[in-house]
Amino acid sequence: MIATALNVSAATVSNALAGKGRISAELIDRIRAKADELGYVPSSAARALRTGHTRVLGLVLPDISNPLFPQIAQAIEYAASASGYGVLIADSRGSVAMQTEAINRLIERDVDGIVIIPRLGTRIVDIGRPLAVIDSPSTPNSTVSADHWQGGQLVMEHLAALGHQNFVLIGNNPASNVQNDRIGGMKSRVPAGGKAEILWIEQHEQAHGKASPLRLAEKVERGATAFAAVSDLHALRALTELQNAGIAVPGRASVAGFDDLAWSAMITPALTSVRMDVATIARIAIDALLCAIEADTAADATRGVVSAETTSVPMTLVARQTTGVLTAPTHPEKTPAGEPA
Amino acid sequence: MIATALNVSAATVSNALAGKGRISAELIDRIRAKADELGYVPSSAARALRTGHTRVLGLVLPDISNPLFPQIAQAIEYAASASGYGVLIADSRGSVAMQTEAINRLIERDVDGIVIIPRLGTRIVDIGRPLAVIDSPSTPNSTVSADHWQGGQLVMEHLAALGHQNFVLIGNNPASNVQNDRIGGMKSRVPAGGKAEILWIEQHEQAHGKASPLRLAEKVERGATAFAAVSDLHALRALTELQNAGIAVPGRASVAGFDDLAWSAMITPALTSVRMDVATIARIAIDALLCAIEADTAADATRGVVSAETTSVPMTLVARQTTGVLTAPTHPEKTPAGEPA
DNA sequence: CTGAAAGCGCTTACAG
DNA sequence: CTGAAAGCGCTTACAG
Repeated sequence: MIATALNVSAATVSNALAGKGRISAELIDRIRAKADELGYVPSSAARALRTGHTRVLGLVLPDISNPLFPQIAQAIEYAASASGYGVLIADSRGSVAMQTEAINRLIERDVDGIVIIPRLGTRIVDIGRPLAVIDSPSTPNSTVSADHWQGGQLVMEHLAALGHQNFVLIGNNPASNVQNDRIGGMKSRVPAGGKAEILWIEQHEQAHGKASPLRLAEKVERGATAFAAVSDLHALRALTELQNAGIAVPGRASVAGFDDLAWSAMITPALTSVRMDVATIARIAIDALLCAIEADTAADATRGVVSAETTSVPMTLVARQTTGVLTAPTHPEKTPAGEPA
Repeated sequence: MIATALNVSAATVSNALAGKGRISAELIDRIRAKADELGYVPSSAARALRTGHTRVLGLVLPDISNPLFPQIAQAIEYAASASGYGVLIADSRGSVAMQTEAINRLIERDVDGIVIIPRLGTRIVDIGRPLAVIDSPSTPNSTVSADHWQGGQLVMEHLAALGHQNFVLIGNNPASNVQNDRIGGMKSRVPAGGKAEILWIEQHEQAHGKASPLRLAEKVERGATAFAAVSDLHALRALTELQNAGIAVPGRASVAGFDDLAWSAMITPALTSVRMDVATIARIAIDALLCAIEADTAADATRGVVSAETTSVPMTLVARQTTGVLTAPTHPEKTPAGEPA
């Protein structure tokens, strides 16, 4: 320890810097001064070895194809660093096997806990340390998530209020709990007398070939006026396909999505979307983790998944296409601040 | 050390597991067996304390608004973990001040080196450990980057081959080296007799208000037939605005971008784009870092930024709008594999 | 071929 | 109020 040599004391420095033990104010000041004069940075390795805690968390993410990744990763990193924790990332790109491997890499690095957004259909096993799962409330062992079902209700209520009756709900993969919740919520709010057809893109592409058109123009001809996708990504695909077919949006059809991605407000027309409160979700996940980590320290009891019941965080509608097809909108919609590039 | 108690030896285990020292093959086998029977994971903290290396790298990224973030972060993480290193992320969201703070957080965590994608106009100072900068070849101290200039030439050559003569080049911020390189490359290949106008979105919005239309239809009326943006993000904005104005793409105008984002191939019409080879860039950055880290270990000489000259990695054109406006295409374009959701 | 010893830089009781 | 001592779990020379 550098400060030792330069002053009088030994590991009083540790106490001084940590505010532990009773040290005279004057000495503390002198030590502090010396410390940042020398640019002293305590060795985290030594500290970790001694205390048994690295103050590093792991973040395991499914493949990047989900463009929500940056939002949530940023939120997690922010929440963690606000609590003095670092975040080690581990992309489980590819397979479920890679997810397991990613987790092992984190364990080898002695993370104090792990936040995981699991791959589809993965059941996370006991990991020997605290774990917070972010997925959907329908996923067993999920710790926290957006209330995707309620989010689905929000879009559908909004579209119904604009006078729509004939919906196409667009999803990618029926095996996804998140997507099913969103679509379930939408269906639960289809207005009386209205109809909603579900289009699963993956199935469509298996039948018609990769990246083939979704044939949405045909749906419009058969009466559909509103397209609600489980992601802005699919909403964008729908929007451009409609536009390209000469169908005016929102003139002849409305398009809505989920997640309020970076470009959703920038395109023409801007997409109506539903967004999750990533900051709150991250905060809850991190808090749950830290709480379990402390419990681990105190008694060695509380291991494994953080909490049995999922906390659901409400989602928010961002209404950007407020012109109805059949009916003029009668109530003012909430409009959020714009999103620059 | 657990294995000790269960066998006969002491810290021979260390040597056995590491393959150092000369241990009998038989003993090594027995130790290995015991080790994974007990699920033994060596303490990285203790090892770091002893060896002086954490085998963790830091990754500092500018604000998420750049949708290239996931691609590059994934590539870095992949390259690092392939070399046995972990990656601690630090989002420098917000200001330059936060970037400095992010770097400090990483230093406190004892990373062996840092990969940074610096914020606009930031000059990175000496950090006391190896540093790799990913930016543009025009940025001083940049270690590795895509050859944005050449990428610009690729799009322009492609558009010119389709018969275009009248271009609108769309950028966001003229202070960005990356954007300037891309636009510079484009301008350098405008065909003889052709003309190119530059539209800087940030300036446009300062003049006309946030998220205001880019008035591209007017440009088409005045003869523009090709819109080339420095990012697929802006290309998307242009595309939707044109389509919304009833201008057929690619019938009456072509739209091209950069970075080949996840959705670029999925929209209608798909965007022609130029992509960087993120895997190679990440590999070069990581290799440079590891090399400097080893040098650090051997002699304490080579500190600071990894290499004086920037390595430029060529970009690749992904041609998806191959129909010319004035001329039918005469040469076959390269078409890449499609990009599923 | 294998073991005993020292030490990486901290923190945490425990004496003074 | 401050210091001396032990120990976290490894690895690395160095003896046997």
